[in-house]
Amino acid sequence: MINFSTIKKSIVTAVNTLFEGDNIQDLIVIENTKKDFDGDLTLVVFSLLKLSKKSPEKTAEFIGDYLLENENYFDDFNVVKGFLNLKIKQKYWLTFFKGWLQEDNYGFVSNPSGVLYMVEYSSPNTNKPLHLGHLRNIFLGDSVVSLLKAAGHKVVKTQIVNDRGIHICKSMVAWKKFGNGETPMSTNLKGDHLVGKYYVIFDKVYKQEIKELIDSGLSEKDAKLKAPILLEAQKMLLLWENEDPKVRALWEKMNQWVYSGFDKTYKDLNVKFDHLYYESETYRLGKEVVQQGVENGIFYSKEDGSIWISFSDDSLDDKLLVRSDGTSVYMTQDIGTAVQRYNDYPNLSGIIYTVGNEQNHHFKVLFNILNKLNYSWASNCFHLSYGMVELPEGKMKSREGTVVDADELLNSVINEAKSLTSERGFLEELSEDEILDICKKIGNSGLKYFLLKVDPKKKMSFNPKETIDLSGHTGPFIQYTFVRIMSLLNKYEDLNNAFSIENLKLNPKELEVLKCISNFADVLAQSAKELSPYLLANYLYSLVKSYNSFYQDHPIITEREDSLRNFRIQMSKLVAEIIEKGMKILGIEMPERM
RNA sequence: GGCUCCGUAGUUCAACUGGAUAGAAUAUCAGAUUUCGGCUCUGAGGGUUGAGGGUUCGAAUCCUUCCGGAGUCACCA
Repeated sequence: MINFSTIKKSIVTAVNTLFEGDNIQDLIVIENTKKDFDGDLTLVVFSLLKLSKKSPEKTAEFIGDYLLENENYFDDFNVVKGFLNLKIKQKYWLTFFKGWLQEDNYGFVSNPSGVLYMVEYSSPNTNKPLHLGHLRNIFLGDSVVSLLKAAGHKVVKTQIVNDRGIHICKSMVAWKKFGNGETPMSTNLKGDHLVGKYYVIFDKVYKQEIKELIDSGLSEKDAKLKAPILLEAQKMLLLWENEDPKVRALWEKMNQWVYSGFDKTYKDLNVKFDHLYYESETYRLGKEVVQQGVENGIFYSKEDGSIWISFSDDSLDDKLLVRSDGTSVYMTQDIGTAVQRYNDYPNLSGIIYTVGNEQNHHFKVLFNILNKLNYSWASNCFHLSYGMVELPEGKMKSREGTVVDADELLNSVINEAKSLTSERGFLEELSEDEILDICKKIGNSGLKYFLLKVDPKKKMSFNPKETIDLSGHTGPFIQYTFVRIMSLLNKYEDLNNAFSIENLKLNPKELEVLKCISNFADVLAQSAKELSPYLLANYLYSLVKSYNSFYQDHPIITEREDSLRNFRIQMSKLVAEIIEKGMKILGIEMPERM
């Protein structure tokens, strides 16, 4: 079957025939022609000048003439500076199009790759509710999973529940001291929010105590170490690791509150995990591995009993692995978790850690340690690092109350969707539940698309005073186009009637849509390869734009000429299909109406 | 202070990884479509890509020096 790569190959062959030299194919750059120029494919000839020994223009014309004469694919070409713009015959565009229609799942990899990945994401601390930053993480991780699946891989979705550590003890201490037995039931608060409240209270008291100690003559540094409430939290952590029954009972109770709170949010976001790991269960394995490492001389211990690793050969500082009181740190449990994962899934081709870029250093050290421990899989661990979401005044800080709460934000976009849909009035005869369901899809889409359209590596900013846009370059805009196409197709019965390749005369806008469609498979593959959903998100928007532009100018089901109408209907159908499947990868569902 | 990353229309983001005249959205202004769903479409204005220097056919992208910002360097997670 003829497709793009056939055509690209023909160009490569031509260049190879025309010039002599080694590795000519490495010099060949073929791109999609930019919109402002006439053509479909562009060959950049600058790199070939040394071989052709001619000016850029002459080289381009030389190749163009040859292609026109010897290959059947091209109508015409033009040369601008060193760019050879080739125009593919319309007949071939239609041939491609027929090919796409025949594929079951155009753009997706149908043969399983046999590769299994684990993707870790979300992984919040269990001492406070989720905020906007977590949402970026969750959406990113979730869509990366779908992208990998679309590329034919298998994936285990996981999160590590950070359910132990000093931060949990802080909420516990504060609740014990000031909580008066409050529960989510008694306060009518979501569990994660209730626990978060006590985390904030802890911090307030802690700061107050520091202030008092400083006033009584202590240095700031000492005051921070000796504040009574902090000592209490530290004592509680020790009790916890020694499995003190009372502390464990309280810990389990409060964790349960948080989990049920998280569950509700996850449900609203339509996020599920295949396998959960709890730090409270993996930190022991971490300690064992570290002990083993000491015996094997990979780590060393100090006189006070603490255990360290030294990176004298690298530029990294020595890193603590177990505290002098025997309790484990973040790194210990991460080592244990990684080992546990490969015990559970020996065939993993890699673990992808979706964690913010503030932890770049942590993961560099972690992977380095795993490497030193001689795990063969250490080099397959990958930190999918993403930038922070910043507010106009800077970073979000949960202790200072400048966070954008996930639940609140989700609610506000859904409300925004409600007011939009009621203005429009297309949903009037639906029940309230149905309307709510649609508004959830729209609101979700606004929020998810907003966070996913940005390159994850970069930090992004969000102004809480402005609501999230639902028109323009947004998820709902894409949904709207989909809904409109569906409404159109529902009015027409024969969706699969034939059209003739020979007699059709495509207009520029139709051609533009076809070109856009042709890129889908490449974009999907690249998004998966680079773990970058934003490429797909931006692509879908450009597809929708070119389709809308076509839609504005040309009738579809009211077109009189049969062949043309059938073509347009099937093109619309394929566009809708790509939108739906593409958005699904981003975790965004299409409403039937809106 | 050391190391890492970032700086693009007023604002939020792109730019096919070194390619053509740096593009979208938003906001503002001007228009189109009385008919398949007006959340659509077409235009206008808006830029010394933080600044300077270098590399080359060609730089937002690579190198270098400044300026500005963020992160990290914890017996926090």
